[in-house]
Amino acid sequence: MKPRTRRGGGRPTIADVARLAGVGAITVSRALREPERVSESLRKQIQQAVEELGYLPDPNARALASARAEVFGVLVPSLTNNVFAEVVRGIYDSLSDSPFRVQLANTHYSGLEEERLLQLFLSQRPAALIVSGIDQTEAARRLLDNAGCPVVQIMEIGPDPVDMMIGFSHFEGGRVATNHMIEAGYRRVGFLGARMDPRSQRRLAGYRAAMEAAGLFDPRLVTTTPVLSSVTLGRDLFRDALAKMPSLDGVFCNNDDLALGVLFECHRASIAVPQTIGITGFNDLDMMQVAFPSVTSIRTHRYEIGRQAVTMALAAIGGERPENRIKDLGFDLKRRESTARPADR
Amino acid sequence: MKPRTRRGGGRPTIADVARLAGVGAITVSRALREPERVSESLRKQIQQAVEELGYLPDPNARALASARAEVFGVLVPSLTNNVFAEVVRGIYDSLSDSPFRVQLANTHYSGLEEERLLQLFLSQRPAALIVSGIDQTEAARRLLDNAGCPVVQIMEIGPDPVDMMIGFSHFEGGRVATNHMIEAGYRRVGFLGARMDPRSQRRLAGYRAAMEAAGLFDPRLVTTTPVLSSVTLGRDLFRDALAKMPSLDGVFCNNDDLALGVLFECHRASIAVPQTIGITGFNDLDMMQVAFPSVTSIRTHRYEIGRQAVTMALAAIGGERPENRIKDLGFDLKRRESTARPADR
DNA sequence: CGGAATGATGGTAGCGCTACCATCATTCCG
DNA sequence: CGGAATGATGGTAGCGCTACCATCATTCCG
Repeated sequence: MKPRTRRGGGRPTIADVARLAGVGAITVSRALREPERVSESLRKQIQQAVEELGYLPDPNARALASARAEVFGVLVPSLTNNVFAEVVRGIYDSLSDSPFRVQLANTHYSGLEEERLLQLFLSQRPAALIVSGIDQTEAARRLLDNAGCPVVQIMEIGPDPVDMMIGFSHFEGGRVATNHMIEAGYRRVGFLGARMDPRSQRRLAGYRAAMEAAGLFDPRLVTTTPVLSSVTLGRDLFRDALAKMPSLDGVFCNNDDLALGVLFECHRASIAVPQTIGITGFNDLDMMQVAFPSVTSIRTHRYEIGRQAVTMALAAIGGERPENRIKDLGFDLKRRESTARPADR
Repeated sequence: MKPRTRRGGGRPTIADVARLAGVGAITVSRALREPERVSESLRKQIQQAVEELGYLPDPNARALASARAEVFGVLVPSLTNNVFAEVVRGIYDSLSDSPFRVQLANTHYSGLEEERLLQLFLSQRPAALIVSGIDQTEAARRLLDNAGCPVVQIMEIGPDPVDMMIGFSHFEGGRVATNHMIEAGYRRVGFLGARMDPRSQRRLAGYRAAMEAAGLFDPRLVTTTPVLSSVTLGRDLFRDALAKMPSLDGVFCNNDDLALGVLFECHRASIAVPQTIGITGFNDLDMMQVAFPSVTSIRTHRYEIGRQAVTMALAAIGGERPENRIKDLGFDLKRRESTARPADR
């Protein structure tokens, strides 16, 4: 931690490069940002000077002068959640070779926090914003509408996008998962849900639609909690559900953590899976296919959502508006042992 | 996406606030950064003007003028890894009420990538840097030595810190875990390791030290791969290890993902845990205590490492040098069913 | 009670870039 | 072949802040 002489601290600036290359500062600036607009000979001289001095542009000065920071603002509701970790990884991977940096923040599933962070992000004038979900508060929505940059809403799709959207239907996911269990022969299929954010609510709605269509819905089959999801919680919710309704013969879990908790509890209590209880999860984490028995789940394309959100934003920054502003990446039902009920019954 | 009129785009600036409050711009600047140096009456006027205009300081202009960005640069080797996700969460949580932003990047376990990102970060003049591990390349080490800001190396401890350090000894973790298995009565204890980054190597070294001390070491007990860790991989490594050495009676897994893969494979192959095979993991993810049987693991304090790294950096920014620059947060051995071998044997 | 110390406030210049406009050379084409 | 279009380069000003220094009022104390 050596003290810096007043301001700057001796790092080379664009003026140093210009001097060494024998050109104007603005030409250096151009050579770095729009090389095709500078003659090849000057470009080479400049490149050499840059390397000789180890020059790196100051992103802060750049942002101030151009009224636009080379930053992607990314808002996610959680950082521990595996699902968002993968979305974020997709975003980082897609941006690592670009000049853009990522500004990530955690809303902790709070709309107010989202507003505050949005304000903060906008004070930097980001190049693009990526936000999670479609249930922004009115104030947040207004901020996004006037963001002055491309905005991508991720993880879900719905009507009326701020700008662009990429995700899938959680309602359909819940419906398909539940239908699968009904078709597999389960009748008293419970729903286990933690946290119950808007996406969880939609999965529950899908579950309910499927159960009602089959004439099987019973509100006592639904067990939810606002508590954050965990494997431990899956065990606890399952115990509650069984206590409430001993005739339960299957559970559709809001996510794989819960499903895993149920699976472990079944082992511990010697409940046969899939014979006595069927289990379906959501998200299809890596471990679901290795579990014993392997666990049926809805595979979602998290990493791909992150990647494509960046691609869409990058295109929009480049001035290309996609013909379709809403992209449905869908999901896949992975049928596994945990719902393979013997045909006889 | 409305086009912005040239520069600025109409957002209120510090000059607008100053005008409205009837003070000089510099006084506004001070009222925001060092309120105690401004009289109460002016402070109130300024506060009111700020609110009326919805003024937010431009972080880029701030960084440029003060030659110091309010940014914490954070380098982690992985974003999917649960362990780093929690460290990162600790960092974000500790910083969310401060003026500091987080600049996070993923080195993908590459030293060269770390150098490149460090260069990039330093061009922003961050307020502090948090880097993972103690095995920086020479060039990276040089960059850190001259960073001109507090530097915290996290996750590990060792001699010769760049500046500050917080973590624990992976060697000791490996040794303690292995000793526990030996004491529990296991003799042919295998080591399963994925990725084998420096921290994994040290856990392996700890394992080896314990086995050698007990006269039990055999190189054929060690099964490692450079492949990224996953539950699936745990299963595969375990199968390999068993094929190589059918007399195996326990495994110490480099991390909990692998341990879980082993557990599931034991279920599938009807291998009794802990009777026939004992299992110990590393990190103690939430699910280890819920698993059936519950899995012995080394609990590490990831979230706390993230939090305290920030606390240390913040103190250093404030000019307080800790008397102890190296902080060992230790770890806890969690004994569970997976290594509770019946006493008789 | 008068000079020195202290505290509050403000003006000026500058941080390192890029937007905007100007200039000059070269190419184009009727 | 001459004026217009095009392309390459550069100068100037300004982005929105804060470091540095100056000024003035107030307090302190022998």
